Amino acid sequence: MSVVSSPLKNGNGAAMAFDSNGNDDIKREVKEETMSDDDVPWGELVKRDKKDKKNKQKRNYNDEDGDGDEPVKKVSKKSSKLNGKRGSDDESEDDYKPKSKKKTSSGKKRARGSSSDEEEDDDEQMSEELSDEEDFKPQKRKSKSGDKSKPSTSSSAKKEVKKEVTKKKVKKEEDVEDIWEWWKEDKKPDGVKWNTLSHMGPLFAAPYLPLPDHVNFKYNGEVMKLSLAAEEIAQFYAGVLDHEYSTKDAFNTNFMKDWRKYMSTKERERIVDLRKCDFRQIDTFQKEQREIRKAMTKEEKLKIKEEKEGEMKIYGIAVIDGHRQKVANFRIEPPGLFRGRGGHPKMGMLKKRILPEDVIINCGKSSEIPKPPPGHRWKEVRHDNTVTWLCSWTEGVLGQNKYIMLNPSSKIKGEKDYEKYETARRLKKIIGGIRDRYTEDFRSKEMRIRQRAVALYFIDKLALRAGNEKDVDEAADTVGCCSLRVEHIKTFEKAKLNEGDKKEKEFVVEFDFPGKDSIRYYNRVAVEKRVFKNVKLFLEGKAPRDDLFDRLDTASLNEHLRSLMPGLTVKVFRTYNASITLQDQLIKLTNPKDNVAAKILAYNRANRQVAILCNHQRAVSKTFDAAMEKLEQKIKDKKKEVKAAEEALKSARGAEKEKAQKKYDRLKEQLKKLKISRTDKDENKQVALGTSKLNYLDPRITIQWAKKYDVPLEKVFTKTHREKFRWAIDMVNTSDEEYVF
DNA sequence: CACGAGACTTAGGATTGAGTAC
DNA sequence: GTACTCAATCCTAAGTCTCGTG
Repeated sequence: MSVVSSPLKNGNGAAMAFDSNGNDDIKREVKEETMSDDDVPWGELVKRDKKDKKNKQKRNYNDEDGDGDEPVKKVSKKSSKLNGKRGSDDESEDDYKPKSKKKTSSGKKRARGSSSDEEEDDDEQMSEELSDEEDFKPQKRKSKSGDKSKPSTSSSAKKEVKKEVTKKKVKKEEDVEDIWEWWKEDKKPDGVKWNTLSHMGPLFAAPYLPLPDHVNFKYNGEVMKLSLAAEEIAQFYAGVLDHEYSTKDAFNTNFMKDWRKYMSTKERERIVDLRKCDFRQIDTFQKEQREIRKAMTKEEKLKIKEEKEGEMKIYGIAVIDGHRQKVANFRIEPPGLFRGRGGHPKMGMLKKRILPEDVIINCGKSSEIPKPPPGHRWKEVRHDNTVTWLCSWTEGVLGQNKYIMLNPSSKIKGEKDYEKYETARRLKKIIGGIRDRYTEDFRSKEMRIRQRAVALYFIDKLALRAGNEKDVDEAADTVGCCSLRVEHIKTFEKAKLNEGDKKEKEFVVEFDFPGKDSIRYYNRVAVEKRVFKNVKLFLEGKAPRDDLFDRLDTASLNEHLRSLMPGLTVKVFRTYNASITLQDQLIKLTNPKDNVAAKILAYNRANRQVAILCNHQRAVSKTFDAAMEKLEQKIKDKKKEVKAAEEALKSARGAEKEKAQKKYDRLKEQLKKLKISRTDKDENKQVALGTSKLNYLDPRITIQWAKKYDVPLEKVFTKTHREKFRWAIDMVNTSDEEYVF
């Protein structure tokens, strides 16, 4: 864990002394060149003025408003009767022509201390925990506070047995998180995230291991021994040689610029052209190392595994309010090259090694402060119980904060997750009203309200993300709903939604934009006439790079939503629509008479609908075609078998006949299954089911489904899922009622 | 009251490792 | 046993949304 020897100090080490001297030429190059793949239409990096987002065009909509498909003044009557909620309808009369956005920002009241008052409970708990903390280390608080009225639903059965037998056995359990059935407890008042917190701090990246002497870097064909700092960074680049990154100008330019900062003066003089750098020996060496690792004996592998477990025991657990909880990312991110996605302007920049001096520790006031590695100290130690993180540092490339937080199985995450789904369920209750409302608002005389309504329609119907503004130099050009631009939208009075469609639909809007992670969102949808007219109106007279919703941003949209329901934000719609889709599809697709395999298929189908809705994509795997080929072959073979069986059946007589029939049916069934799995595989080619399962689908729907149809939960939930959703498993399984989202 | 910092959730790709085929 | 394959897990980037502040 010692970090001392790292050449990549980010502090004031000598290596740092050189800054960006003389690299201006390089910088300029980046700007001028198009640095991303040309095959991606939106990949072009036309520099946009950072500001142009902020002052959205203030246009005068006097004229435009008139040409909606009906006079707008009529609308005003309607809108005012709509409901009282929406503040001053009258004053907005003259609002007709949009003025610069006026925001009623002050949604300030915050839900802060508004809620419960379960203090006594917490107090009690706290005092208990305080004592816990003195020695943080192993101790048997296992069944603390007698909160287990029933045997825990622990994952390991052996555990339960042991528990009864003897307390000594607890030893084994000390390394693991304990089962905290927080959902049976009262909630803490808002704002306070914990009362006591202790942990062992982060685990730092292994120190740099220099290359052996026979592995050489070459410049311009000649061997060149690099300084330690330069060598380490050279290794990072060697690691990316097989990757597409190494072909991108932005990556290479950024890399070169940063690398040169860490070179010795001599190196910097000499190494000026990346194309003359030869990392191949390093690359080979790294690959060899990987092979060696793979080829290790069982014993060696076991040893490594045990070492890892050892680290996990120390750094992987935090004690929070007296409960042992898993930590998520206790390993500090090792140094490397920044792998920004899409056309990220900073890709290839150096991510420096993080030292204890960069790290802020957050822990309980009375808990033992984790020890920094010898010879080091923390940047800061604080005791902030309004946040959930244990450690934080500032990442160097984008200057953002990074955190070490608890595992999703922890109370602190689980409770939040539970709340998320409860909020989505509250939305379910009022979604009808909200839809009525935004449908009315399509006719509002106020441009910003119309835009808001149409945006909300898209968000609701298509599960789009909110689309916050982004800083052009700090991130790839991607958009969400509110930041859609004219160039991302096409309208068709009539069009086919898909290539193969027979019929054309009316009022089709086509979306084609890079979303989160630069994943393409492409979709054609038939929309309501009034939406269509509005979209055309919003597009009118604008340049391709202008905002579609020039009177709208996420803040005002969320503010509006909050007025409709506490806790309602844009992303709740995604959660709601994902979960309700799963529930509906499961009802539609599950056949109780099916066997387990078929039910699982139905589940995956339902899951897939959600993934498609949310546009969760994955890259087609390299082996996909080969795997498909194999499957096709299998199908062919099976078809032959079926045919043979069919022949046999024809010629069979008497008892033989029955047998032949059976065989034929069986083969036929197998063929059907193979075909299904082919369809399944094909449909899943580019669809990622995992993201929705982990983040959007109320786990109780799945658990209820498994319970109802006798599907073992582990067929649809991995161990990680079951840990994360322990609350949901318990809730559904201990209830007599069927869970309905 | 806009704006940036901060905190937390969501995301796809890379890596690992368990299961299966050979 | 070894090789291969794919699902599970790890990693960390990239979103969302809130809050404090000048």
